Amino acid sequence: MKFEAVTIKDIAIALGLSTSTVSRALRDSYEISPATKKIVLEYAEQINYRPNPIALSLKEKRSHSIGVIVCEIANSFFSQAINGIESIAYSKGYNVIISQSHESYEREVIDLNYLASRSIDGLLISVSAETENFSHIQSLHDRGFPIVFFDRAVESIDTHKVIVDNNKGAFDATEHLIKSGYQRIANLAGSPHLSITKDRIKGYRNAIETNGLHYEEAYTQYCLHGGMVYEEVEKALDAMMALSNKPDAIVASADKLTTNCIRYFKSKNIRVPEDVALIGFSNLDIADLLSPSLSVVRQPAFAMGQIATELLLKMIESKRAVSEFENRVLPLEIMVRESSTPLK
Amino acid sequence: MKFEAVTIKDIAIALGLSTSTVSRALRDSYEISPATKKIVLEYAEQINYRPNPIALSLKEKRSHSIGVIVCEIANSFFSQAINGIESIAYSKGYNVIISQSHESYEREVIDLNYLASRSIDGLLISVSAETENFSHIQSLHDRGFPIVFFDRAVESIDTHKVIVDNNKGAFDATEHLIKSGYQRIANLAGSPHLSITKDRIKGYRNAIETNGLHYEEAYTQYCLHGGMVYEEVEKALDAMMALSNKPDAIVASADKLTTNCIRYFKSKNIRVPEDVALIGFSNLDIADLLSPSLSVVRQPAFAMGQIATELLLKMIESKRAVSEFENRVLPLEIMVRESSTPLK
DNA sequence: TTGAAAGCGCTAACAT
DNA sequence: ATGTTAGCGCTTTCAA
Repeated sequence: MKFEAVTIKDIAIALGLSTSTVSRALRDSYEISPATKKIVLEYAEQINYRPNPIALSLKEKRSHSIGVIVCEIANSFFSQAINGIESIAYSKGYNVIISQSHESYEREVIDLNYLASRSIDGLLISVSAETENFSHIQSLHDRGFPIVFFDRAVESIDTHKVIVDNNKGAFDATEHLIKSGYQRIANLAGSPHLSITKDRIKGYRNAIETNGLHYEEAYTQYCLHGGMVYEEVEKALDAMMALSNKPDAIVASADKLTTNCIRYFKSKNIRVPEDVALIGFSNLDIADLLSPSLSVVRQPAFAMGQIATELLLKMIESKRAVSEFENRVLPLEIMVRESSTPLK
Repeated sequence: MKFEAVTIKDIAIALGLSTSTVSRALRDSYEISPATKKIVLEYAEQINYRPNPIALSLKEKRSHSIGVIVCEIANSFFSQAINGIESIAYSKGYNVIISQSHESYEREVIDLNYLASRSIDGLLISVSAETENFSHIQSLHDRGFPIVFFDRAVESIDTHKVIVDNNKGAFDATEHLIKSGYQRIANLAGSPHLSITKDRIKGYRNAIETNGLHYEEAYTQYCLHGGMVYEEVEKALDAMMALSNKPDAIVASADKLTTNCIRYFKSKNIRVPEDVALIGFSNLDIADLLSPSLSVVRQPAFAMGQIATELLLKMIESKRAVSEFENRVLPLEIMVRESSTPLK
């Protein structure tokens, strides 16, 4: 069935005016007499006239919508970031269209093509864990389409980026474990394709070495799907826990890695922190309700969404092509709880 | 800055054809010679032509987008439902635009007006906890706009609804507590404006009375914001726990109520289930990771999203106005875990 | 102060 | 087999 809305033409016919007069009256143009304006406005109100945004978009070549591609809205970090995005977009009169890649490269490409075919004015993207080839994003960017990366940025593409200091976050988390007396610290890492994974590993390794511990290759295990698939986390942890000098603490480097790590420990009856301590990157808002309560590295998700959106809208609304790009690096927050209780 | 995309006209000019020929060639019309088709297709491919969906929408009076209004995407139930919605919409070539009401009536009205001004072909909505007046939805519905309710439906509006058997879910949860030996069972309820709240209370009360226990007025406490605000949960629980015959078990009737209830117990050092047993409506996917692991009443969120979307698309694509509306009632699943361990 | 007409990108009825 | 044209709803130049 089709929903037939009222158009300017309907008003024009009903009032015996031309469409241009109605249009101008509705936009309160100086050319229209107060009397006519009044008639038009009142009639429009009465029949509940709403301008057709699609017609406007076609005319203005602007949809006043921005697209967002994330892996999963069910991930706390992303839902919080989306709230930040929404808050800014909304206040500036922009609509937000959300797509999920579910960590699939193929899906990301499809989403991107769909969104970019001009139903959006700009794009906020956090790339999928699976994505290795960025030409779909690059080509859009090359054609001048406004894109801002947040959280998971692509190093090789030069545009605005809003990220966190992953290196420092991982360093601090690792050092916190060391200072708490743990010696054999492992790193449950995300997809090796992501720059955030690389940065987190760098920080982790740096903390190990700076504090005079031995860096152990086998203590770092990757999960290609960023923890989305339990089996890959299980495999990674099985490998670590099978080591003769098995870890006494773990840094889990992403939201889903952290929760699936807890799931693993629970299923294997491994006690936290007695058998293995844990600190994980997580924006879960019930991290404090777990037992033991979970020590986390928390991202300023809401703020990241806001800043990314501000940058994007600035780009969209700028008259000429933007060539100076910002690289905003926000601090991470470490919240120490029971899961990384210091050894006596 | 403006992103200038390639149009059919560009192709027509470049190839010395008319726009209609190009249009037809692109849509593989029988009227166009294979040779011309080949030339057009290849050129389009080469310059990466994408049809402008906005122009299409204007022409067809259809945007191939559906709107979704939920209170919070950060709520597990809703993010799972959205995944279901997306899966169907996506496969049928529809785009999904998500708006959040954040449980605010005002915001819901704004979202609705925005979406309905014809940038969407239909709407899936789960009303906000605050909403008491439904005329904004009613008037759209009256004008023939396709709307499907899911989860939180409005009784007075006659359209497709996809809900769960809240009455039975609450009955089963309450009876489970009774059969486990608990005697003083309280109900932490959501917004009194929502029909789901009423149904859950009915089921709860019915279980109490059917099993020969005394129904106690003070054992039911409402939270207007559905648990979104911790303070209201705190106040409700304070009231219950201050009773001389304070409850020995609680049924928490919504996702956020459940988690905030746990937060309350934790802060007051109330042990679960020793001091008070707990079973809550929740779609949290880490309910099993809490300690004690959480007994839940779980909604088939993904399926609800799918079914609601199927109904909506059917309505959108039907030739004539739909007048027979379905009321799909899905079963709830009870998952018993440690938080409602039977009394010895 | 108001109206007529063109144009945004696309499709489709109507010519050739 | 291909081209011309009108029209989707709206804004805006140009004319009156």
